[in-house]
Amino acid sequence: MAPRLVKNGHSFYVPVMPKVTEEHRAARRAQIVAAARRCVIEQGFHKTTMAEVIRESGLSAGAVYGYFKSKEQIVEAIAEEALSTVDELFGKLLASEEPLSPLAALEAALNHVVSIAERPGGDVTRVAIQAWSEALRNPAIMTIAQGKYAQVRGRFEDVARRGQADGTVDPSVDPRHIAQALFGIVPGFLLQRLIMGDVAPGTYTAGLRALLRS
Amino acid sequence: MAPRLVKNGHSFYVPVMPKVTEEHRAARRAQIVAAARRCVIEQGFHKTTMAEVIRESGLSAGAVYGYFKSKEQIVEAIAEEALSTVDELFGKLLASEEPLSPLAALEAALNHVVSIAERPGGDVTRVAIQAWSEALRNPAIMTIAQGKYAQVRGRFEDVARRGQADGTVDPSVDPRHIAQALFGIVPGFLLQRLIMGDVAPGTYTAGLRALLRS
DNA sequence: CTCAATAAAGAACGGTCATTCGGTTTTTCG
DNA sequence: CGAAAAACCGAATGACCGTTCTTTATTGAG
Repeated sequence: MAPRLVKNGHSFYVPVMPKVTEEHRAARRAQIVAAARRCVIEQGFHKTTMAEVIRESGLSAGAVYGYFKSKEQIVEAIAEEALSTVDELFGKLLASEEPLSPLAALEAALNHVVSIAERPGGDVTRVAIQAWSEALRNPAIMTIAQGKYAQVRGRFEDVARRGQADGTVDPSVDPRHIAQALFGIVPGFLLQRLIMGDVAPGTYTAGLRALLRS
Repeated sequence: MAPRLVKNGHSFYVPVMPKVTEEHRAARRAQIVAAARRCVIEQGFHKTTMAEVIRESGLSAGAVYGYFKSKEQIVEAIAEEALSTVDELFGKLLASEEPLSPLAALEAALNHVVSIAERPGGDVTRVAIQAWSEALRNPAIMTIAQGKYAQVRGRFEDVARRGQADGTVDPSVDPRHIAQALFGIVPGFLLQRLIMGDVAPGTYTAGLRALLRS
């Protein structure tokens, strides 16, 4: 519902804004996204039909299409949401504990994955996996994924640099490569959690630590 | 085309086998799978239409449906193929080099990922990511994924046990957890390779090794 | 070579689904 | 309160797509 140009009493064309409050529109939008998220978690992006999203949202087709131009836009909104959740952690994490070892940051990240997976509103990590898949053929989602994950890797890079300054991490290795390795552990954990269902942050990092001695 | 029971000249019902050789049928099947794989790599499971697979295979609708009962069966065949490729490596790897450290096995696995990604016939790792996504809502693919990945993890577990026997790996840690951690590094590498496009096995494992000192 | 049965072909069908659009309700503002 | 515009509704639409089915070609046996 883009503002349209209409003639006012002074014979000027002015933009006409929505009649409802911006909060109302935001709430409706969130309502649609939440409904769509539930559908996507159960059925995936492609098997989810607009009819289901519409029913689940409690709105009508016309209303939903007043907020999103197409199904693809809803999918993008959900994908972005899912791809953003990993980074949430770092705001709190990096601010608080001053001496933060890379492995401690990683364990915090894995714990964060579990906590967002168990959040009410549905396991968003399921959406993340679908977003990876979708990114391969949807340039918009690919761009979102690249941006979000570059950001997370930047966070890990900071942690690596800090470790090198502390002397706890080999300073001769490019911190970007350390960040790649650190970040890359998260998808493997997340995937095994959903497919195999037998991993836990504590034992996972323990297994990792045992390796470092080889 | 299952063999049917027909009455022969001796009044017995016997199975009637296809008129063409079994090799011919296998070749045709492979032809269809290869065509479908190309389509799926470009467009994904869901955006790939049977019309495209049919055109790409050079066959007709009737012919294709003589080899696969449905699109879903083709998808399953491709997913299984993609989920199997990671394990290919271990047959050669575990047989040859006797002293095999876990990190060496991992680096070999990452190199293997790159080599299968560059194989002619298309980057199968793209299909693997889609298979993960699909497994979340398709029980058949979920079962395949669980089986294949349990197998790969079993291989890594053997390697971990060997390392513990050698004294190069902490023997107090459950080798299953070490296997989880080792295996879990592969998806993260594969994902970053496709999404970020800036990882390489050598520097990746170097980044990992730098961590182990913290 | 002839016959019978399989294999392949491809046009047609039926169902599904995203989206639209004309009508109705609700909201805001003078 | 009354008018005008936005917000909402939901049945209708038209494109797309997996699958089938009838017809034709090919194969191998006798």
